[in-house]
Amino acid sequence: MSSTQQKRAVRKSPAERAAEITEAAREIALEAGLTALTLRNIAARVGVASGLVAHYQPNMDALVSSTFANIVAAETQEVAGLLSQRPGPSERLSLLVETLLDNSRLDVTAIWVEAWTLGRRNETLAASVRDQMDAWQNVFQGVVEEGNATGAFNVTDAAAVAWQILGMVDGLNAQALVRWDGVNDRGTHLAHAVEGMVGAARGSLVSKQGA
Amino acid sequence: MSSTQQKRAVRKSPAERAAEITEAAREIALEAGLTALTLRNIAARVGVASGLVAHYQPNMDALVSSTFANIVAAETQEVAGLLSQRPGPSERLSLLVETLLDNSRLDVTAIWVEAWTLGRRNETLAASVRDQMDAWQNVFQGVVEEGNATGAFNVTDAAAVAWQILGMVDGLNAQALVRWDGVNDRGTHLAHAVEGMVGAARGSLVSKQGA
DNA sequence: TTTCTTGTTGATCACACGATCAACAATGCT
DNA sequence: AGCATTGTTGATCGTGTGATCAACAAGAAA
Repeated sequence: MSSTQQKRAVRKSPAERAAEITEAAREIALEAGLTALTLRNIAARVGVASGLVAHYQPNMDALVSSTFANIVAAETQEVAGLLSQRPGPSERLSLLVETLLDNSRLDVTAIWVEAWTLGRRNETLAASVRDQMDAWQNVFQGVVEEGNATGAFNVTDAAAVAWQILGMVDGLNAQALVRWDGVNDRGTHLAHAVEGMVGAARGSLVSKQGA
Repeated sequence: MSSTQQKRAVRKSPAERAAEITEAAREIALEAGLTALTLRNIAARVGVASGLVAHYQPNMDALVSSTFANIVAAETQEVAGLLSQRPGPSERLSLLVETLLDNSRLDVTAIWVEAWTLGRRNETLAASVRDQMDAWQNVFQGVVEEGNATGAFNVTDAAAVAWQILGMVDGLNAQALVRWDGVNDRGTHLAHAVEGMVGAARGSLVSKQGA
């Protein structure tokens, strides 16, 4: 009886409708995961028939992988943006580790973990996952190489170390997804670990402003 | 035409049939993931009607989580068994890191990653995941504490460090699931990272027998 | 106003899932 | 031999999925 039911959706331009669908998919994925991305689910949020969602997408696999890419790429760029405001490589690596472990992005972490699994049966998604991992690795590698140049770090294979740090951060975040308790000072411990990997002095990467 | 089709399954004792189902579930999960654990899928492998599988299980959520626990607990015990053959904490931690990164258990890693996601919608599984993570953490913590006692390591919070190492190993394994290339000397890098965390001398945990 | 373009609907298809249960049949017991 | 127990079947239900498409209607063009 309320005004919730709308007889027919207002007619919009394809670009506008496509944007609505993309946004709805993003929200649903962040709230309930990539698995919750169904035609009917998205259609309901946009306030539209399920057929229309299908009309704007080649198939669901594509929608899932593009939604994944949207969410994850935005995060990468956001964090990369924060990095550029820090003066040197030590400060940047420190911020990177600290920021990625602050538990404010657990929804994105959940998407990552889900994508790793879903990629087994969705080749489009798998390719997208590899692309986005490369993007993250690039960010780390840049910082490590910079530190090598300034002498703050001492690393033979910057690419490998960057992969390694990325893997560690991913693992710790995934862990936080399941277990939040029992782990104290994650940033400090990881900082020490990274110090060990890049050959920096012990304590040089530990954030000064505490946890 | 061929002898592939069997009109009716031979009658077996409940214990025996239940064991068959458990084993079939284990195989399917390792080959195609926990998502592939369906009544019909398992029934087909056992050579039995789908109803019979349901008959031996309260519901699918329980079957999925018990299958997860079976697979993962077996791995934990296997690796823990290997550990006990090593003389001291440094050798044990070294073996632990080395063993878990040798890519011979990627199927189990895939199950872990899948369980992290599935646990969001299967509370029974989520509880099982937490239990099994605790078991792993226990293994690590034991080694760290031992190293603390002998003076090989210098760690304030052994529990936290154990969680941290576990998270790193998980992350690196999950990464290997998606990307096997580009990362060289994972064991060496992680060894250095762990050295940084436990306060061991640089190189003290790097395996002598190379990668 | 009339016509045309096109965004939108919603019913429908085939498929897969978990769950249920009356009917069946193999086995052991009397 | 006949009987009782019980492991097993397979059809069936309700639900959810992606995909498809003829029919509809809103808005622009004539």
